Amino acid sequence: MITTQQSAPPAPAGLRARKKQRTRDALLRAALLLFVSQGYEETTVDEITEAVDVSQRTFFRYFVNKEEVAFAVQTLVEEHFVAALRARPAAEGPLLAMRNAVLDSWDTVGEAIAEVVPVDLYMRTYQLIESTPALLAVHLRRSAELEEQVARLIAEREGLDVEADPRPRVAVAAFCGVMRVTGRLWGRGEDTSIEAIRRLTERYLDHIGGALAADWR
Amino acid sequence: MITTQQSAPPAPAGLRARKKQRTRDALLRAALLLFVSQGYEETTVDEITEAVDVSQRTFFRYFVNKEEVAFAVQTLVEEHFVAALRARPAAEGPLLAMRNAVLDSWDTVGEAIAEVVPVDLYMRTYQLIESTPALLAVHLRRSAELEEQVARLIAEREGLDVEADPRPRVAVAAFCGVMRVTGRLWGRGEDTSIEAIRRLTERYLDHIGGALAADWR
DNA sequence: CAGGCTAGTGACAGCGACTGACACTTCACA
DNA sequence: TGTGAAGTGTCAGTCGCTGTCACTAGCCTG
Repeated sequence: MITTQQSAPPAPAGLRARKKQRTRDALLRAALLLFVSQGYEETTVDEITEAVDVSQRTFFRYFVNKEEVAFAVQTLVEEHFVAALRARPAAEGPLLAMRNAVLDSWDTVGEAIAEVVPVDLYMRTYQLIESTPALLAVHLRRSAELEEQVARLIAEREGLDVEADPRPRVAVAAFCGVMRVTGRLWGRGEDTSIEAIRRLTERYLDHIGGALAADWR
Repeated sequence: MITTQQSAPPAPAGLRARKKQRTRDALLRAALLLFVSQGYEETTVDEITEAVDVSQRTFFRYFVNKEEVAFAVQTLVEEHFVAALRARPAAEGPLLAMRNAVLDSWDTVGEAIAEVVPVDLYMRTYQLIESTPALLAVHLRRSAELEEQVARLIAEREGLDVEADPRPRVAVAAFCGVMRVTGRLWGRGEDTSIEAIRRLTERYLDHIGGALAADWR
């Protein structure tokens, strides 16, 4: 249903490439485990590399900085959503297409995550991102980049020019704003299941019309 | 009309306090000038402190980190907006109140800025924030904090519980999403006047209803 | 107005994130 | 099988940021 792009590397070619993949995976897993167990700021890059037994320099050859490793799985999830959005029929209006794409991707992204790290670890990482100021800041910037990408995609679907017509950006901004609220509430609540975020998403998106009415009373 | 909160310190008490204020102002101005002229990443804290002739340690006693100095004026602007929102009559619906508060504050914030740094310097700083990844990330996190504050304010106006009713957060999220788009476009365009951002704001906010319709065609 | 109090500062040492340079090992491929 | 290059370790160095401590200069009280 959803075309996963560069996820699930089907056993890379040479020995060298496989070794490389293993090192990266080991660094990623070790980093996330340390992050969620003792906190992001409290974890040094040296600790991560000692756990995997490579030099600090090697870490920075795989990840441009300490933050990036925390977002490796998130990248997967975002690619999943974009793919789901592209797959929505052209007949659907912008808001409906985005809504359905989100709900679609929640249905299938679990497996994609599990190929890299345990789903449970991803969810705890997400909560960590939401609660660590330095990571939250980066998360929001990444979301803004995704937002721009989605706006272009929506404009394309509707045959509009993003630069000329404000509606694609406005719609996507409003939509993403709501999505961020649900993400934050999910990370805060106790129920960290994928079903929970799905339900929350539906509930909040259903309110977007009413919330923008002139009068709530 | 708008009650400025802690801006415009009317000549502080003792000599000590005045000296302190002067040091802070000097650091702020020197930092912003260096940032806009040679870039944020390219400016070291040592350069800033050398320009003012204080020790590096002193810089970090006034600003918790290098980022904070870039947002000092932005803080002023945000306080201005919140004050303007509080001043809107209770009869106005949420969206209208936010819209009017933004437009109100654009009318008066210029003077408040000029008391600290030249308005021109502030505008160039804003453009720098938008175009420097590290600063943009912090900017977005700060905006999210402001958003939460505004959501609580709106809920209060409407006599609702933010935690129970999704509409305040949804409305504010959608509204702020649109505001961020205008801010980004303003920072990108050539016309960096306050009138320009005012016009852009009006134009984009007017489209929020249509953008959320089911069908644009 | 002398003398103690303390806020503000400078000097210094140290940590952690990150980078550039270079040498070395090990796989790949002719 | 030998040669090139990819991947890694080591080392030295920069920059943001922090703790500590001594010192100076406004301030306040007797």
